[in-house]
Amino acid sequence: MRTREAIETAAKQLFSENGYERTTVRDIGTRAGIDPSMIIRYFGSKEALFAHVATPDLRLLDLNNIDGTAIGEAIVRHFLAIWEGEQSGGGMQVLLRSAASNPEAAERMRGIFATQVLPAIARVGRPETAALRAGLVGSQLIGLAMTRYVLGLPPVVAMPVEFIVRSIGKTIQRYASLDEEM
Amino acid sequence: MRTREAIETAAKQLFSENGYERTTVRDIGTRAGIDPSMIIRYFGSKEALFAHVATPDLRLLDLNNIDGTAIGEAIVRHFLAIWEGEQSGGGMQVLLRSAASNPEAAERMRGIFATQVLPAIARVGRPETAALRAGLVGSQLIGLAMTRYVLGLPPVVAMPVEFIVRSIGKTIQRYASLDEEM
DNA sequence: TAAATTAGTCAACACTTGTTGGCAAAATTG
DNA sequence: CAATTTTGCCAACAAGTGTTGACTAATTTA
Repeated sequence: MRTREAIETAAKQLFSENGYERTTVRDIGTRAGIDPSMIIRYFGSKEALFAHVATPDLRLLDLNNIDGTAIGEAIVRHFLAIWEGEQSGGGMQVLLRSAASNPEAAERMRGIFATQVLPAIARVGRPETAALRAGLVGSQLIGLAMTRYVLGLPPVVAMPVEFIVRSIGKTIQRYASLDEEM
Repeated sequence: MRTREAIETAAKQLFSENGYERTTVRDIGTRAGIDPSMIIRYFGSKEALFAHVATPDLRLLDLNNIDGTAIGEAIVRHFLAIWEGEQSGGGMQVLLRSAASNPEAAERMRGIFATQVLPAIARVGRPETAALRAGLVGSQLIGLAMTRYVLGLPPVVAMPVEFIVRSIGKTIQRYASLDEEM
């Protein structure tokens, strides 16, 4: 039961750093300190291992008791905490790194959006506009993650957390409560 | 001289759809209607072909005569036109699709940001804050491109151009002239 | 302790990858 | 027309891919 976890953490690390295609089963085996064949025996296939490891939980329901007027900064702060937290965002980086060139990862990404982001946004404002507002929120959050954690644009990497919370939080706030200007 | 162009367009298409790693030299050859070996003879290597094809031009200098109070919507409209225009954004999609899992593509992406986005933003506002403001602008624009053209989040794909121009344009406008609230 | 199950390694498989060299056909040049 | 260069295809290469089966060592169970 110790090797199973070793494989999981090695896979998470390598998928996060290099994406699905550039990560080889042999690399994972080497980092986990076991034979590559064990990976297949434990998880069935490389794809199954990826699916098992790329299941992030944004825990947006933690924001249930925040009132609508301060939801913007709260979302951004929460989002940054997840990404900077334990094991590279609990699978978020694994997913985003691969989603651009791996159709299954992209599908999973759309699933995360539909089941985790959209419902959280639907809690505030008019339900009919929830998809649009969630789409805008998603575009800004994914852009933040891409530039800061995946592409590593120098100015975005260098930004202090509190600066991001303020500047981008204001944007999210406006997107989430866009009804007033529609 | 006809095959060279056939290879270029086939490569652009396939790199745009599948990214660098999932696109094979044999696939390109098949779509271009020639033998895979010709690709190496014309461009030297798969990497060199990618580099040759992934050189987008955002043409942000076209926005020189827009005054600072309407730069936000202008940038978004321009950005969308490039992406939706001929051959999938003139290399932008090729680059973004691969940049998440290919280090060289990511480096190229940072180059585009440094040489094309940053100078355009530096034209308005205080020069010392240009990097920060450009970083924010970049995060929103890349997020828009990712969600609409790469990941294909349904609500973002469905948004009419004019809606995007208005809602995201306002954000870009604020980011570009952020000096006033710092 | 004996039997049965689990954990692990090793070598090899079938396949795909980018790339190369040789050779025929076509086009260009003199 | 003859000579030469260009254009193209074919077959094969060396290396790397995910995956499998056989076989040993360790561990758990009875």
